[in-house]
Amino acid sequence: MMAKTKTDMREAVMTAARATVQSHGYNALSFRELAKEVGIKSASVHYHFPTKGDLGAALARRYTEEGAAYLAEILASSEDATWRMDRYTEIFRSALANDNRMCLCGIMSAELDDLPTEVRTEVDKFAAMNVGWLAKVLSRVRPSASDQDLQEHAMATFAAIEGAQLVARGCRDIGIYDRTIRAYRATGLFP
Amino acid sequence: MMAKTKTDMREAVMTAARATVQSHGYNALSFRELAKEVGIKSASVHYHFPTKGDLGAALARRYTEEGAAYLAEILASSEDATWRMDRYTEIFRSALANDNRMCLCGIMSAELDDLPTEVRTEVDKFAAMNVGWLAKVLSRVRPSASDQDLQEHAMATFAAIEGAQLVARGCRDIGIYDRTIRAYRATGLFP
DNA sequence: ACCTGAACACCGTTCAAGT
DNA sequence: ACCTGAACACCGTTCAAGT
Repeated sequence: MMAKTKTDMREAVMTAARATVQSHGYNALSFRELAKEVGIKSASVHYHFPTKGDLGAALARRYTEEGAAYLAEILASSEDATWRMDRYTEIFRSALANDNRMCLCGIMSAELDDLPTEVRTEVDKFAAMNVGWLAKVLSRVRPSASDQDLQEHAMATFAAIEGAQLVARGCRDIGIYDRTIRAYRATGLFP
Repeated sequence: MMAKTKTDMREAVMTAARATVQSHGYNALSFRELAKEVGIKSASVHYHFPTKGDLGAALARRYTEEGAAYLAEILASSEDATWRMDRYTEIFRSALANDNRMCLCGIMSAELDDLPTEVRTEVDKFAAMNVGWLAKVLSRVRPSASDQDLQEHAMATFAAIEGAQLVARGCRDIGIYDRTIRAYRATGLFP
């Protein structure tokens, strides 16, 4: 039997689309441009993703899935909270290092009012997934804290890191991200 | 002599455009839509603002000017750092309270790669203006800190607050903003 | 000085038609 | 099952023309 050499167009479209969104946002996604990149016509892209909202939601869903898998690995690798937070902040750093890109869901949050509801739902799930993970990490450091307090602290940590990425990106200066994360830690916002 | 009753179209366009950007971002700005709102044709909008970049830059420039004026008032009104930070965080809160809007320059940062250079320049100036102000406020609380440290601390504070706004907006829940700001203060990130 | 209509190359989406 | 061309109503921009 032959190996499956045939390019999976659906996958090719998603890969190209994800890069565009992380660099330019959801609004900048163009079916015609995408079609050109993968070598089909724009009407054919609609065969795989009936609307732009379907494509956006699929992107966000996969982004959350992949993120959750990686975060689970981090949890399994070490119990040290500082090490875990090092890995976590590195994720957002590497997006900036990679051509000044942003967290897919962070950039989509900014475009919120333009997003179809399917996409919004997935963006919400990404934030919830991250906050849940952070609360787990923080609970090791603050074993006596209430669930409510941990949730708030985790939300604040997530927001602070997203903000550091947003501002550093705006200034096109990854050093700003590094210094901001250091300042967060110096004040004790997270381990 | 008659009062100047004639509507200043340039001003009308800017007012409508600013509301659109804070709600939907720079990409969502449409000259045709804007023209409809103020009662002229889209070609006439181009008379006042030759390109969309000119309009975006004019919006950001004025936003920074108005912000700087308000922040100067806060500085003049009281020397209390906590009171000053209360007023500062309130600014970002009121954007959310006003129809889930965002900081004009925060939302533009997310769209950075789509922005013409004139607009980017103005977005940078807004961030620098805010960080400068915050450094001044923080210097009262940390009189022995170096300029370098104050600048980093101010940048971290700015990024954290922008992030709180971004995430709360993404979740369409102003309570998240309030709780996040409270958590920042609980850890001592700012007064 | 300010506004307009018409044209240009773009966009997402639909649909009947091809293989 | 997957792709296409043609059409639709949108977009920013340009420009010659009006007052």
